[in-house]
Amino acid sequence: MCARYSLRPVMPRLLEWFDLDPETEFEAQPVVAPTNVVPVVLARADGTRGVRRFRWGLLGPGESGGTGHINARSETVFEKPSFRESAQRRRCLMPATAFFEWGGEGKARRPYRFEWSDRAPLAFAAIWSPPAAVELPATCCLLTTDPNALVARIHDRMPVILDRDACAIWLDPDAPRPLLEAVCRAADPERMAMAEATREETLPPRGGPDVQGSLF
DNA sequence: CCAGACGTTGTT
DNA sequence: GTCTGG
DNA sequence: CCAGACGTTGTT
DNA sequence: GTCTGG
Repeated sequence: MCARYSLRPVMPRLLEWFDLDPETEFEAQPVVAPTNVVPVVLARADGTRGVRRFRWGLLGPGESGGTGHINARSETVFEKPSFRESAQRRRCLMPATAFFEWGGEGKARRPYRFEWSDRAPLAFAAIWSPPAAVELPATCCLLTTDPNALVARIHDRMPVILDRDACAIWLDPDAPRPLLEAVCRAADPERMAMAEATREETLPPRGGPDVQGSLF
């Protein structure tokens, strides 16, 4: 499970990595928790990409409250009634710079940070759902898969992280389902770094996520 | 995932 | 302990 | 505790 | 992942 990630200021590298217009407005959000509104990347009708702000926590049709689903199993996302329509028609990417998993038991339990060794941006495979009312944000959730050898030291699941080619496939509305399922695999552990994280870097700031966003 | 708040009964 | 919000 | 299902609308 | 039933 992944219930906390980080989106640090790495512009314009991130805009370039995601093939976004250099003028795109994009907020950093060093600590992202469920229910926070986060930037997501999706494909426009003309094939170009844009950024929108969705609430992390997928709500079903008509639902307007609660946490919602923050993760969906990639192995079953095209089958489960709660997810399949979004998986088929509403795929998106959730940009990040790191994600966190907790390991240990009791008092020794602590967060670990995972990121690319070269600090490249992470692209989580994600799906989204339209809002129950026009004034509400759409909601999204990220897909999970079995962990690679590095993450497996800490946890039994990890986010699906896509490389640039896989991102293009994931955002292609016409991509065949077997191909979509094929890109949902664990990232190469040789390219990833794991480090003990501080409690502070996983604590959402008081006052809500809006106060931490820095525009640049 | 963590952090924080928590009900009622009824008084060391 | 359990629930809720972030 | 584990095992199993997982909403609703409405029909490719 | 989460909830419910047994």
